[in-house]
Amino acid sequence: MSRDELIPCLLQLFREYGYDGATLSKISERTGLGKASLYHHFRGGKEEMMNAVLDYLGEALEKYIIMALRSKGNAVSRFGKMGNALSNLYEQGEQPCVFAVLLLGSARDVFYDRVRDLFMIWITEMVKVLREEGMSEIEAREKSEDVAIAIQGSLILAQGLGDPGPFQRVIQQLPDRI
Amino acid sequence: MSRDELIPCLLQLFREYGYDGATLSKISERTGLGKASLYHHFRGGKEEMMNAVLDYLGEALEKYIIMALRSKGNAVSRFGKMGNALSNLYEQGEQPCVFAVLLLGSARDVFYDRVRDLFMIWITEMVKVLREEGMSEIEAREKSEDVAIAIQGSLILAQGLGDPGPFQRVIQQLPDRI
DNA sequence: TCCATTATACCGATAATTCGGTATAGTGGA
DNA sequence: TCCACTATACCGAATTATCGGTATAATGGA
Repeated sequence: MSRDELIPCLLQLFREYGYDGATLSKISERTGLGKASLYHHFRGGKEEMMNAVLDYLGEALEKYIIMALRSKGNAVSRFGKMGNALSNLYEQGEQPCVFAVLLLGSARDVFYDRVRDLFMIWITEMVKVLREEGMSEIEAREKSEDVAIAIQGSLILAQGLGDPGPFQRVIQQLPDRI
Repeated sequence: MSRDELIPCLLQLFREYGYDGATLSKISERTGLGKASLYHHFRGGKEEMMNAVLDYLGEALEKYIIMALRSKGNAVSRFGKMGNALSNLYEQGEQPCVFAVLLLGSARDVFYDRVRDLFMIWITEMVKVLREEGMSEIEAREKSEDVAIAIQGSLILAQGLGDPGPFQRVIQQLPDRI
């Protein structure tokens, strides 16, 4: 099992248990690798594992979310495509967001800069699209933040109610929001 | 120091570090009580501490949020009052939500039922208000969920950007939302 | 033969929890 | 009034389990 193959598995574990809760024992059990094998792939231990997951998510952000926002078409169409991409990444609302997991755990300080960067990249890219549509800087920023808020909030509510419905509805209504 | 005086301190610790991250050592240090003394007040250990915090938050929900939603006036005014109450509870967006903290940590399963109940009580109460205003069941439910989503999402974004602005804006615009 | 990979066994640190006991402030009967 | 007794609050130290992490050796393909 290569490092690259391990990362989706790590992502899943961090989503399920959080950073503290995803112990090396659980990781070892789930991946089928002994601790030494895990340290062979991630010399920096758990912190490097999470950083690898964040690399992976940063690439996914570029490849799917930013790509959708830069596709041709008007803002409504682009945001629609972004919605599809988000729906895939969060498995139709069944999965929580690792960024939120990190922000609400004890390791916040360790990963805070990276998480903030990823949030800002995402929002900045949405602002660009809305600016192109002739929207004012302030309005574009506000609308973009509202989209981020709706995504994050609906993922929390989906977890809290044990029902991905709220997330799916937010995704569906995403074009109306702008 | 009585049990009741300890609870706000515990709430703060769980908000800062999450359930796993709020270790007995940290709790002992912050409260100034030895670990054994903490077990004197909370025989069930950390789990009982969190349950006491959830009791406390359940009472706050009744006393401030539900109270505001049942005050006299129209829906807009009631939601405005709820916004003020929420703003107080989350300290103008500086504090994260313990429910979200629990949902995104390893202790989710232990507290899931209680958290879900609290979410549902809150949303149900909002639905009631909007129904009284003549809104259809479906629309009232959707609007209420949207409010919950906006609150939760803005708290996440506030943490992620290191700026309570998004939360404050959501609170301000809460009346427009209905 | 070499080297990437994996497994076994282990380590120090720290987690949650419990033990045995102290200090203080009532309480109720002689 | 006195004093044996009880309840409450607290603590230092020990206990047990598990944490993240490592040292060393076996494996197995190029």
